[in-house]
Amino acid sequence: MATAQPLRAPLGANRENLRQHNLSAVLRLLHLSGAVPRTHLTSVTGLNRSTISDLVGELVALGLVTERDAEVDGSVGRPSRVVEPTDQVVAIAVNPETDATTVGVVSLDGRVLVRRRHPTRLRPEPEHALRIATKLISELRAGLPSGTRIVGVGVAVPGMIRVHDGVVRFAPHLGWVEVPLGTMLAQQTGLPVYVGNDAASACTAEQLYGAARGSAHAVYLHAGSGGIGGGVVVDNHLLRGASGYAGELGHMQISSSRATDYSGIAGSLEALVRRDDLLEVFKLDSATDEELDFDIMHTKDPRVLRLLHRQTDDLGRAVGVLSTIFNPQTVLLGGFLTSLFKRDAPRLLSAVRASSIAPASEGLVVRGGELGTAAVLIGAAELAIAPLLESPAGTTLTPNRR
Amino acid sequence: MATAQPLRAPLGANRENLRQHNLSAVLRLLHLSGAVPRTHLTSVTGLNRSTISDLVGELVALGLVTERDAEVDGSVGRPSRVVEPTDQVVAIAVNPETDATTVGVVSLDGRVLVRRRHPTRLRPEPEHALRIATKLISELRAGLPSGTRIVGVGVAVPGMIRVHDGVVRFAPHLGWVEVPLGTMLAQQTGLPVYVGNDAASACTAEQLYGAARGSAHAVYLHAGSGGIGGGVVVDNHLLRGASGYAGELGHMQISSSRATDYSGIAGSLEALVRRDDLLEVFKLDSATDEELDFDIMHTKDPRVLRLLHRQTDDLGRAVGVLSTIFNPQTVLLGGFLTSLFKRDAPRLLSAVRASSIAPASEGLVVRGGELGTAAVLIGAAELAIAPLLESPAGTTLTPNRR
DNA sequence: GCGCCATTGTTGCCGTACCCAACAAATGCT
DNA sequence: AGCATTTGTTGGGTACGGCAACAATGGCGC
Repeated sequence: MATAQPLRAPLGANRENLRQHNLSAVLRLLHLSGAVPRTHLTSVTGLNRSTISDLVGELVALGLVTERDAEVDGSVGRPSRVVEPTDQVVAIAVNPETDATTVGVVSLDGRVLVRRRHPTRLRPEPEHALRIATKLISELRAGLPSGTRIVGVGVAVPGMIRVHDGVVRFAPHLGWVEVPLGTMLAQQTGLPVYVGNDAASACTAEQLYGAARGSAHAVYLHAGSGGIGGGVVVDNHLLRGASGYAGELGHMQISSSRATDYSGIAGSLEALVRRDDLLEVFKLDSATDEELDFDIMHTKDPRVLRLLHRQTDDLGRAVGVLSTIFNPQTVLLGGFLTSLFKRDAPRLLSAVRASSIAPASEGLVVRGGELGTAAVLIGAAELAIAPLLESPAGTTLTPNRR
Repeated sequence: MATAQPLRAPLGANRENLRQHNLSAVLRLLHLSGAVPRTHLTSVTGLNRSTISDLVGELVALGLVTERDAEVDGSVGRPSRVVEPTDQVVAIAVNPETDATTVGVVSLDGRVLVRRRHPTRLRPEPEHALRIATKLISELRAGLPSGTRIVGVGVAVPGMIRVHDGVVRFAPHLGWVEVPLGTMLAQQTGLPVYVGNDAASACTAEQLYGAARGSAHAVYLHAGSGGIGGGVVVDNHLLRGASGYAGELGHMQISSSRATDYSGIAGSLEALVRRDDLLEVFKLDSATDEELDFDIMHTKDPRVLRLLHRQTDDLGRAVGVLSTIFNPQTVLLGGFLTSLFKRDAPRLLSAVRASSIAPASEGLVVRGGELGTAAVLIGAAELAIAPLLESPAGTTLTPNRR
């Protein structure tokens, strides 16, 4: 387990902090934008050409980025060299779910390089999921090019995570309680492990690379087989709260209904907008999101339509309340929530307006996610990449044993 | 009106930024703690003695702080000189309400030095409130010691404010719609004016100096004659949202009730937990919070108790939902909400638990505010002080004309 | 292909903001 | 009074970003 972070960051800044800040700013830009000409770095950072040269030089020396000549683009003047994060440094992402555990290798600029998915029986025990993850990780590590270094492992879990020590406090759909997943996986792999919530991770990914890119304030709702998860970005930072449990939007109570969710909360979003209810009216045992989407978009059964209407209204209420609370630029919907939105956007939006103060929803954009299932992996990797971005020169990377 | 802020802050930092950051860090500490020995500044900032000496010297030269010898305290060694913000630099706070307009002078360390309250007929027109504010401001300015300089005017309004230009979009209880209050008051006073929400301002004040001091994550709910306002602090920063309308917690929908608030939202906290309903069962036309508190604490009328129970339950629902969303350390209650809490804390807390996920509420502290009516003024002043804290050397202060 | 223009990268020097160490100053304690 | 302890001050050192001159690289007109 890696926890890092000093007890109390000193408020003052010295030259070292300055350097670190600038290294961090450059690496962050590359993290976000991938390959970028040096000129772009100078204009965005506001730093001098010579300073950028020096900073990039240091990042190259650290083995974090590479430089190459730009393709000919027809512009006048000496072409600016292109800087990009190297694929020699990667993060490993893990995502245990009710029906499968997935492991991926993610590059510094947020591309999923490899992915392996291992289906399981429903609700795997923690030890089972851990074995699968460990096995997949070592298989993937064996396949990495030589010289690759690993920043760490990010784990995205559908549950409530105490972030500072990586303990899964409660993952209702997996049936996990107080599982010290971070420590366990760190022991198995010998890598630093960071654990976070799955929807919050996906939210981060969509805000960095996906449909909420550029929105400093965004709200994310995702409905999967395990219920509804959420994430919030405030001022470009993921909302964590005092202990890391913030953003559990599926469990927000929005009505006086008696129906309860897996956490025992009545009238919550997750209790009202249920995938299983849809499967039932469609008389399906299980379905992929694509199959469910097709059925939702094409059904004319009045009984189904009534359910869709109610779910759309309830979803709209939640989005409205969240708009009143957060005044976001963008609300992203994932999983079958996207289908509800596509099926009857006007209905959803009018429910949003009825449940929110007008100014907060007037500029609001509601849309579906873009990254699909990659979002969770990218966001999980982000957990492990974040410390490196914070302190590019002060982070030790683990050389990959083959 | 003062808007300032560059279009896009450059990501890089140079020596100037470094100096500014450190000046800012020192001034912020004094802002928060008032008089403080230099030693404390060195230990908290982590900067060198000589650097602190230099920084304090610059702040003294800027006329923002003063130094004096410490009182004898019996400790060994050379006594450290005490640094404190000067009362020669102040902010003016304005708070228009339905029944009065209040103006105050607030010091850099958050003390209300003078306060004047002018009662009005209900729902004053914007022009009326503006005239009162202008008059009170010039009276207070005439009473300031010579040499005093003013950072600006902060206005806390019970309504939705577009922060970047100080327009009151909608203040339901005042009946104001699209009032460019910032510009108007800036013209009248010749001072930079910053406008914000009243409850958000009070929230800021309580988080800096009051009952939520030290809580990096806090939620604030205040019930006054004008309804229920809210504020949220995330990671020591006030939640503003994309356009500044975030944190309108009174308008969050928490039940399926048909009762609507002044913004037309059904089942919102403000629609359900109404001061007027209490006045009615107590058969009162109006009452101060103190009088109402006495009645709430001592009533045995079963009809009243039923109402109190329902309001307590509804308040608890809201606090529970907010805990699930924000996972705060502290939830503060102001106005008669404090009385509901004091009257039956176990009931409130059990409602909170029923509406929140367990980990998010397990360490939660619910309590009343400490600053009372000063909170709004201190928070309003904070709006005007914030730019100075951000850039102590780069902010121009207005010398007070007498 | 050659000269000119535009733009970027490189290099050496400079200034500044912080650190450091030595010393001076101020207090308590014996 | 002298010592110990702590803090403020001062002069010099250093690292890091800015700057300006120059070199490098490509497009364009002829």
